[in-house]
Amino acid sequence: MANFAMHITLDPAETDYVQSILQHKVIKKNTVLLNSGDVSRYVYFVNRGCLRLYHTDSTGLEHNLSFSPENWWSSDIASFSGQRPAFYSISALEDSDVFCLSYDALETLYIQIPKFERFFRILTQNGFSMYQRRMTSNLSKPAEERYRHFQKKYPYLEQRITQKHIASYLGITPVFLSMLRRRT
Amino acid sequence: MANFAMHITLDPAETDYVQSILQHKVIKKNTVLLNSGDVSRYVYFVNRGCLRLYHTDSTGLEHNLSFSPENWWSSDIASFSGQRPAFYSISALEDSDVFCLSYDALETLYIQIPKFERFFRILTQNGFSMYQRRMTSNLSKPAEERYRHFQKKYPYLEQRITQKHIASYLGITPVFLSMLRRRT
DNA sequence: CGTCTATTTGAATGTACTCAAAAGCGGTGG
DNA sequence: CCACCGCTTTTGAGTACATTCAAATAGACG
Repeated sequence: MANFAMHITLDPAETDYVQSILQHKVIKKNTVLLNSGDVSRYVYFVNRGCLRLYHTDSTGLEHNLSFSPENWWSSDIASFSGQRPAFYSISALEDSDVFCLSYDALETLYIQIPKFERFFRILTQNGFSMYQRRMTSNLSKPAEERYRHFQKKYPYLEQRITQKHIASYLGITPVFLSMLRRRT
Repeated sequence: MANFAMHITLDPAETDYVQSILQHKVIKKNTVLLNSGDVSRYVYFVNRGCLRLYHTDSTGLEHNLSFSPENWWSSDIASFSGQRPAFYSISALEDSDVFCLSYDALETLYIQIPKFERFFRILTQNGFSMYQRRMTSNLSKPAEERYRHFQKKYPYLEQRITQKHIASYLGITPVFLSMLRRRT
C-alpha cells in the first residue's frame, strides 16, 4: 500500500477500506488476465512477477506495448475507463501475484475518497508523459539507440524478459535484435 | 467552456470562476509558447488556430509529437505537472488564440472545485490511451499505413499542416512522404 | 518581383526485414 | 537423470523500406 502514499496520504481507516476492495490473485506464467475484445473489468497492480500488455494484429502477430514488473500497474485504460471491448490483452510473463481493482469498486472509491481522483490523475499523467517520451524516442532514434536506452533504463527487465518480447516492445524483429546484441 | 461539460457538470458560479482564471491570448504564427528547457507555467487550450508540441534533438532536428487545433489542449505535461524544465517546446503553426491556465491557478482550482481533478484525470486518460494506440501503430505498421491512417483520422489537419510537419509527426523524412503521396 | 523555404525527383546508401537452416535451451516424461 | 520435443536464438544471404545527398521546381511572403 506504500504505492498510494507516493501521491496522496491516507489515514488508517482509508487504508483499510482500500485494502478491502482489492482482490489478491496468484497466477501462473502465461495466464491471460485480459483478452482483446473483452471488456476490461479490472486494473492490475503487480505485487510479484511481471505482466505484459500487448496487441495482436490482423496477421496474428503480437506487439508488446508495456511490461509491468513489481509495483507497476497494468491496464487497457481505454477499455477499463470506458467499459468498452479491449484493443489490448494482458498476460503474465512469469508466475505472479497481483491486486485487482474492479471498475465498480474504483468508481465507488472515487466517491467515498475523492483523493483517489487525484491519485489516479497523477498516475495517469506520469504514464501519459512516459508514452510521450517513448513516442518521441521512436520517431527520432534508430533501433539500436532505442535498445541501448532500454537497457540503461530497465536493466532488471533485460535480464528477466526474453529477447522476442523485448524485440516486440522495441518494434523490431527478434532476428534483428540478436544482431544488435552481437555488436555490443 | 462547453469543453469542460464533456466530463463534468458545472453550475454558473463555477463556470464564472473558471473563466476568471483563464487568460486569453492571441498569438501570431510561429510564436513560441514554451521553450524546451524552461519550466512550463501554463497548459494551453486552443480556441482558434493550431499549436504543435515538438522536441529538438541533439542534432537540431525537430520532431513533432502532436498538433492541437481548435478545442484541443497542449502541454508538456511532465514539465507542467512537476514544474521541471521542459523536454518539449510548443509553438503556433497558424495565427491562433488560446486560453492559458497557469500551474498555480490550476492547483487552486483543484482545491476550490475538486471536480476538476476528475476532469483532468479523464482528459489525461484519454490522451494516455491515444498515445498507447499510436505507439502500437508505430511499432507494428510501416510508414505508408501510418500515413494513410493519419489522413483518415485527421483529414482537416492534412489540409492545414505542411508536409514537413506531417512527416516529422509520422517519423519519416519529408522526401519520403513526398514519395508516398505520389503513389496515392 | 525576388528571396527564402518547402517540395519534388533521382541516384546511391544504409537500416531493418524475410526466409531458411542450424544451434541452444527449457521443460516434460520415461 | 537423461532424452526428446518444441520454442527461442543465432547466423547468413538476399530483399525491401526508408534515408541521405544533390539538384531542380514550386510556393509563400515581404
